[in-house]
Amino acid sequence: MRMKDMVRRTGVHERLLRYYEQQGLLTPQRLPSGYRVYSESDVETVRRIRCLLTAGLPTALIAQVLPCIRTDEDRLVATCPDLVAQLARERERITEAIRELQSSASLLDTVITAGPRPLPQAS
DNA sequence: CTTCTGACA
DNA sequence: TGTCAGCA
Repeated sequence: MRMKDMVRRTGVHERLLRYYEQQGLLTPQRLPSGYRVYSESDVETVRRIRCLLTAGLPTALIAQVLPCIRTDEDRLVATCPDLVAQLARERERITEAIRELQSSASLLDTVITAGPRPLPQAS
């Protein structure tokens, strides 16, 4: 299928499909005309990409993950051992990101709770 | 008319 | 990531 159908099948904007390809996440075949030809597996790949993206993984890592992943019972499962280790590290980064966000939230809370306090006017 | 690449008031 | 231009 070509671009138009792929957009309809995946619900992903044409612009994004090209972007994923630039990032090496998708490699559709090409017609001699240069037109992209997507396969059924590409549709699945896009679903995975969106899943991984919403999980917060950087596109660079997703590029490595895609070839080492399988879909089982509508669940993503790793087929490479080293991949699991790398994802575990990513998981740690997320945990750390949450800590920092909570720190920011707390800081804002103190300011919000204090409420507005005009500076005392100098006489 | 559809898709492609490259670029950015 | 939208969007527009200029091609094929």
